[in-house]
Amino acid sequence: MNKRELQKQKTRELLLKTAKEEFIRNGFLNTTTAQIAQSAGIAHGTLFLHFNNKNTLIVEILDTELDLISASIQKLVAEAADLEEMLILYLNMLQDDEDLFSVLARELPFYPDELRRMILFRDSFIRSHFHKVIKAGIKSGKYRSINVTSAVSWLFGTINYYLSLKNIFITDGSVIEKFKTSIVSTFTTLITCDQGANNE
Amino acid sequence: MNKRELQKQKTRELLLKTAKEEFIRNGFLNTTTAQIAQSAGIAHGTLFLHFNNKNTLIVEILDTELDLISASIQKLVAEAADLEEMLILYLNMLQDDEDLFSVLARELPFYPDELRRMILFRDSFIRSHFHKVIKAGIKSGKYRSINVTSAVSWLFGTINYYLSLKNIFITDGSVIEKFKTSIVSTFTTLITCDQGANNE
Amino acid sequence: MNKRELQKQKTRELLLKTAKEEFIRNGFLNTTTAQIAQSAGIAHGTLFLHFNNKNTLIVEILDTELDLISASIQKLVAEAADLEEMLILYLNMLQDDEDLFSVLARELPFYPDELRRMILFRDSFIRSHFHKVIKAGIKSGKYRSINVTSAVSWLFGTINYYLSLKNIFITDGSVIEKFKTSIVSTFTTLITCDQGANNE
Amino acid sequence: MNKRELQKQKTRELLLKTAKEEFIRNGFLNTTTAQIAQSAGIAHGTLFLHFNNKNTLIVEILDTELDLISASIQKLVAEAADLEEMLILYLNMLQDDEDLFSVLARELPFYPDELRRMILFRDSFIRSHFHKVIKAGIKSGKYRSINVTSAVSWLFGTINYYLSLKNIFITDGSVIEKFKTSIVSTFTTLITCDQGANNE
DNA sequence: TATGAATGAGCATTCATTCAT
DNA sequence: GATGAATGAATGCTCATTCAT
Repeated sequence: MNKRELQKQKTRELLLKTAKEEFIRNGFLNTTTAQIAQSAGIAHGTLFLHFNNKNTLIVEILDTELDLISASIQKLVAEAADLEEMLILYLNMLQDDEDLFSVLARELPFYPDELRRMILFRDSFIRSHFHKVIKAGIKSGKYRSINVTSAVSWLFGTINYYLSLKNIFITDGSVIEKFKTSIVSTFTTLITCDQGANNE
Repeated sequence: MNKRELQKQKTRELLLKTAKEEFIRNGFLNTTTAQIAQSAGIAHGTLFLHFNNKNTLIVEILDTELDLISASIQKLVAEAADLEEMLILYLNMLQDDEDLFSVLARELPFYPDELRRMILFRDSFIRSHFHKVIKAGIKSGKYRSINVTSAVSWLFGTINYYLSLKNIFITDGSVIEKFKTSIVSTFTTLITCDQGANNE
Repeated sequence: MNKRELQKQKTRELLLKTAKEEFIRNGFLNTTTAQIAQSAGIAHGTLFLHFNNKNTLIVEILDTELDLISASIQKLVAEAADLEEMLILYLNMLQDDEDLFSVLARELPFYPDELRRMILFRDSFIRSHFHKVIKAGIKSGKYRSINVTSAVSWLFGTINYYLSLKNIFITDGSVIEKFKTSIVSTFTTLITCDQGANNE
Repeated sequence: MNKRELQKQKTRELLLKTAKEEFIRNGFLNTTTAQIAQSAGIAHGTLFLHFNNKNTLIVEILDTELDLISASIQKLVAEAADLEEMLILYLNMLQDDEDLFSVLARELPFYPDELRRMILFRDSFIRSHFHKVIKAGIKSGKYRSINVTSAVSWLFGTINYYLSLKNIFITDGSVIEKFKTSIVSTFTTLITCDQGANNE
């Protein structure tokens, strides 16, 4: 790679990094190409030299970002002992990058097909782990015999719901923080056998 | 009603019908008032004679739907119908206008603050019906003693989740149709006391 | 005059009265024909039956209004003993109808020629009285020998200035009230011979 | 400055020049941004590349004028020139752009709050120069001990009065020209101690 | 390769006036 | 004579994309 190509590569990476920051702050739909270019300190036109259009940009940015998320999730799955702990760890991870996850939850339906598929694929990975743990719990008599797929959909649907409407539920701070306890306790309550039944 | 009032009523209804079609086709955010007027074959300015602004247009469309749903559910509540019946009715009504509700679920986070508040306010009426019935069921020992607000949030969060990602879950037909049975059975299972516990 | 003509006359007068009220409240430029019609409780279109256009309306309204003002001024002139008292009375009169005079001061340059001439004619009437009194005062050695026309222009220019920028100087209450003392004392000071000179 | 910066500068100046012409011809309120762009032969959107909004356009035009005036007056103040000289200079400069200042005087009460504030803020700089000189003159016994703020308000109120009613006072030529002598002599007379008083 | 000035279609809303009823 | 529904031109501003430098 000669000097010129090297420079081009550098500019490209700068753009990706800056765009990601802006994307997390305001969402991609509400970020203008001019804004990204300015934040990166490069000319507006240069952006279109590296990416054909705004859409291409978002696909490439999130591609990288999603890899990082995948890694976090994998680590989480490896560390967690039981369902409750796993759920707490998962919620903590979401909370750590809540702004990003909130944007994703909100904007997902508007992303280009390819990108949406990628995001949902990552989602399904962590989902499957919850699925496994619950299934095992049912077998061992710890959990009530419910439809596991539905239960998991419920969990993720609800989390997604809170994330996407974050601005409505809170004005400042973290939605996950606010509802974490409620989510965890409600989900475990719903999934766990009644006390009376267990005592016998 | 004389000829003129009739004509006005007709224009108004034509506008509502056309607007709903356009909203379903392109979403509320990507539909322009000029587009609606043109599709309806009336002057652009005339639209604002019938509706103060673009926002009230969608609020009125939604009001019609939600009033119907609310009334039907209220009737069931009065007849002491059970939760399952209510939930099925609600899902059926959502399914009847699934395309519209899907657009709303997707776009809600991007609506102007005031519009979002109005839509959520209307939504909360229906929510309150479910809240009441579950609360009564807990009191009578029929349902497990869970946090009612959380449970309802879960129900609506999940439905919202399916609606907003409709395009991903299915390519053709109705998401509600597809997941209705699962939603109903899971929710009732989760909320109902375990058989073993009751028998003791 | 038959019944129909009577009715027409009545509607016409109602329109004039209502328009005047709206005019005082918001200025004519910021009053819409629809607003006037609604306030009067008649149909929007009816307004154009009585007045060819918005401009005609304002001319006719102010014509009547200005007659009332003229009468007030004439009374004031007859009652006042000396310059200071006359000025105070004049300012009091302005204060009593400050909203109207404020609108006139602001909008005058935008009125149709004919109307502007009428308003300025009334203005010149009260002006001439101040002129006379000052001139007499100079002759009698009470006032400094200044250019009377200029002095009067100064007085009216300043008052006009305060009235037209009323919204800037105060947010609530009366500008005239606020600056009355200052206007009177400054004007009399400026016009009256220095103490030193008099004492000698 | 390279070719591009030169071109940008040229476009900017063309816009300012064109806008000023249009503002003088039709007033600021009745000039549209599209009109200015078309007159200048550039794209409508380009206007907003150079000026954030319509308001800043007039503020910048005015800034150029007022800076010139303020600088000239400041120079006179530094040279210990007297009030009369300053006033004449000021009036001459107003006369040079009388058409623009006339529009401003007339329309000011109808400008949006923020714009009005900005214009008045700039105006107050020039006012403060006069204030200072008069205050100094009073201290040195040259001027009568009057309320300085009121006196300055009087001066500017009167000038504003002539400017805003320019069309009424004259049909052709300059109002300032016509009343300059009168304004200057009256103001100095009013402000200066009586001869008799000083001589004693 | 990089720049950034220029483009121009797009949008919600207002309001004096008209005209069929 | 009165009505009021309908008209449609007009307006400030945004932003992805292009292209001359």
